[in-house]
Amino acid sequence: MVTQSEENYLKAIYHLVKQGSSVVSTNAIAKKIHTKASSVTDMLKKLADKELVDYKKYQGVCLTKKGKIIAANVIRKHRLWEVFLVEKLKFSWDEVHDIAEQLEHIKSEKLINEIDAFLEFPSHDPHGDPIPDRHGNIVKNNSVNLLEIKIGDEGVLAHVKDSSDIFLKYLNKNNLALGYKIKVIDIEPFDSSIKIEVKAKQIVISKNVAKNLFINI
Amino acid sequence: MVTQSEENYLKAIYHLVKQGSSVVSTNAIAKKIHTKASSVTDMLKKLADKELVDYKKYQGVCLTKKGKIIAANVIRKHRLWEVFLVEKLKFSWDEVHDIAEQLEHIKSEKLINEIDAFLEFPSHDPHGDPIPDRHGNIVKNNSVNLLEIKIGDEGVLAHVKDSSDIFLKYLNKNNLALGYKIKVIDIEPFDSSIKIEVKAKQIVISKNVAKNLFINI
DNA sequence: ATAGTTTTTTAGTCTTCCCTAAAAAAATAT
DNA sequence: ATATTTTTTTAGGGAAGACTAAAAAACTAT
Ligand SMILES: [Mn+2]
Ligand SMILES: [Mn+2]
Ligand SMILES: [Mn+2]
Ligand SMILES: [Mn+2]
Repeated sequence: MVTQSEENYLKAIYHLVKQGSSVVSTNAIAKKIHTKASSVTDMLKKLADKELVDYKKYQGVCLTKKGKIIAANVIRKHRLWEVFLVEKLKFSWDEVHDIAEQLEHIKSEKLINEIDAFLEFPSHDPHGDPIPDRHGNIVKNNSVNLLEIKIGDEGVLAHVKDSSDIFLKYLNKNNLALGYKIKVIDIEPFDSSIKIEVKAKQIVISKNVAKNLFINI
Repeated sequence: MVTQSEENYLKAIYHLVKQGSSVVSTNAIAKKIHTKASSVTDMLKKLADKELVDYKKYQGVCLTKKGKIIAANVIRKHRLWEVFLVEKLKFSWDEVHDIAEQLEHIKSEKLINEIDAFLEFPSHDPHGDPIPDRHGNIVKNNSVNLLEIKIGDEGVLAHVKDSSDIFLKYLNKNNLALGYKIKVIDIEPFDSSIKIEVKAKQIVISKNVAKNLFINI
């Protein structure tokens, strides 16, 4: 049996590996799940005993095949529940993350597969993140970050990296939603802020915002 | 904050009070949630500190107003999730209890109220148990037990007391489902077994089965 | 009323998951 | 290369929630 806490650690490691190096540091995990490095070390030993992570003292950690499957399954549940909340219960995309953090730990294969079918097998969650299939396979997003494109380029907003309600509320306020066409009008060299056009209106977004937006060209 | 374990104790006390005396014994709780009496005593002290139960040593325990509201809310969630699983995800009534045991602990007022609306405010769960409203109010079932009626009486199966999958599978096998009309054909004085007619077929059910079936006359 | 039985509580432990403080190892700077 | 800083691990401990065994209280039966 994998506990809720273990699932959270596996998920954190999965996400950290995905967006960085092949091995994850104790401190990075501690920061990610708001705990202390010593707690992380404790847990890594336990996960290593269960052969869910490869861990050698001072060397960082990564998931085993078994650990990766469990993590992907938790992420699958998280994202499917988010779709359910938005599509069926009329939640807004900035309200779903915390509830999904709870629902992702419900244990029932049948339940999550029925939810999947009920939602007609969605490919992405409300934030544009791909949903792993029941074997843990996940499609790669080939959307590009707004910081990496040049003036005149345009595309459709496909993915937001930060799913915090504060960031999503900012997007709501500025009329930015998945599926909207975005055109880069100007890039300010001084602070990398970007002027974009969305729905016939022009707005300026900071580098910090742009870094979290991804479009399909 | 009320923990998952505390919620389970409150729910157990709620159910035991409902079907018996005004005060519940340590042993009864222990049996109900498959734990030991000493664990129950520990927990009762904690719940008393939080003013969720009235507890005096050796005197049994009952819920305070606060405790009753929390318990009713957990039961509300349990039953609404059961309806969701059966009505929306095509689960059978014998598959939902264990999953609802997990889902009943998800914390989000909005979530459960949206589920309620999504299901169009059901009054009863798949086993005929009434669903408390958001304030903890619950309608009384006025269905009568099959053991309490006489030959020739008839009514509609409205409620099953035992929700275990083994009992529900027995009912499936014998073509007994909520809403079906039942007529008492004969009562055997020796063992209180009852011959009933359902859907134009006659079957004999034991006293043990009859004790768990309730009909609206 | 007293002895025996059952129920309940207490005392002491265990596991999980978290923490702080100190020690050890690794990385960085001079 | 050595000193300093940062990261990681170890040591020790706390709260929650379970357990066993023993003591205490409450019932039951004669
Ligand atoms: Mn999320
Ligand atoms: Mn998401
Ligand atoms: Mn149930
Ligand atoms: Mn039920």
